[in-house]
Amino acid sequence: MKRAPARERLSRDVLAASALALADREGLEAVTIRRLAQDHAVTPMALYWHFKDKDELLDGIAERLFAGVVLPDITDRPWDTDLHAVLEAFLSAMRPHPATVGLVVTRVLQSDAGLVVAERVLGLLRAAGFSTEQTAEIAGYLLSSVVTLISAEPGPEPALDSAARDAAIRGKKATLHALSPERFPNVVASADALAYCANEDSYFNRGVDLLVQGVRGIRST
Amino acid sequence: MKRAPARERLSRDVLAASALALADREGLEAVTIRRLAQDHAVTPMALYWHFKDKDELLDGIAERLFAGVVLPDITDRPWDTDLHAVLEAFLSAMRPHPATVGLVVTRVLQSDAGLVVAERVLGLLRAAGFSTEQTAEIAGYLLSSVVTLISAEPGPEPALDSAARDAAIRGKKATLHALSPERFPNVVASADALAYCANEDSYFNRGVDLLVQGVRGIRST
DNA sequence: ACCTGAACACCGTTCAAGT
DNA sequence: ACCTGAACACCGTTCAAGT
Repeated sequence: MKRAPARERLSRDVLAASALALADREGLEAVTIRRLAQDHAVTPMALYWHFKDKDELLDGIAERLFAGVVLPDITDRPWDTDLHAVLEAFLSAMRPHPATVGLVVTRVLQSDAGLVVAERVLGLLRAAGFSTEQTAEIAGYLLSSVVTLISAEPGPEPALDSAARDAAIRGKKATLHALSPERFPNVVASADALAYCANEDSYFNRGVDLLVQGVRGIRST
Repeated sequence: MKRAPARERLSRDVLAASALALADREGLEAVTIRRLAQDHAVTPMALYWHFKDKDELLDGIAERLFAGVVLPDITDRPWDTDLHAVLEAFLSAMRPHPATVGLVVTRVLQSDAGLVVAERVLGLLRAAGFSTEQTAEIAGYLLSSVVTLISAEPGPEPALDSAARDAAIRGKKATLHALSPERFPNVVASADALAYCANEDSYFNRGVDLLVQGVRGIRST
């Protein structure tokens, strides 16, 4: 239960940063106006000077997530290679923050750093030949899907100590294996992989691949 | 503010159903133990007889969503045609309930109806030649992505009266058009489509297509 | 088996006031 | 400009008790 230095000067940035750190440690439910105030040895109402309401605090967290994206350079390779690289860059920035990743979906176009990412994806899709409408729909969907990749990863959510995690995984496996093999043969066959993702990197690679290949696929339709 | 008949007999099913209806009308934040109790003219604590805690109530909502999926018959057409049909069926069941759709992602394997859907998707992927591990990862991801398609649809969330919706859309468009065309040329070019989805059906079709094509793509890698 | 009453430990937020 | 104090209207949940 490490807390921020007792009397660091407050500001949007400092507060958003420590809110993000708190979410990473204890989950998004732990991020509370009152808790955050307490961690900074200040009254809850003090935060309302820096944020209009809690939603603005969450905006601040999302902004930091977007700011963590380091976009790869644009190359002269085919558009889908570049698209893959951008999505991977986005994924890498989000992966360390599974608890808060859901915040970004609705906020891409509301933060400057988010707009930069969106602009890049839109540009690549335009280069691939999609219309402005298609481009808009696909770009938003791609970014959201990368987020989904993270939040849908099999296995219990982090922010648990590893002992509790292991127990949860074993329980999950047991439940799935106990299902009727007549009704759910494939669930039973895939039980272990459904309960826990053994190789995260290959899971994420496959996911990004699926998306990029999907875009290629609908382009030639 | 229509409420359930004053003294219908309480039960898990009745409560979950009216919780879902409430969420559809006023959003998931409106679904509260106390509010639900009030709508049924009963004490909040009465609900704890039927549900261990609020999470179980949400499980009940998710269960109803899965139960609404009408799976298409298995055909002798190629696996990807069938996969497309299953995803569409899933999508159709979820679309009427955008506010609650986020509940299903973590609950597919916890409800009987959810398992039936998962089993079907797993089966089709196995038929396509994927390993049990790949099948597990992809199946979960596909279902989550369909959910994402709904929650990432451009435009303000429903549960607003149409006047407020229109105003929100106009505001969004204005903000995007006001951006620097040097920094964000493609965002500005796609502004209208980013603010509002003009054709929902084609948006959803393209999304499901992208996923199925994506699966085809990574199969031949 | 099914529901109530009272209480507890939390939330976000407003408003007036202090320095 | 930045923060406090007191108060309000909410939450989920426990526990003992009623029928």
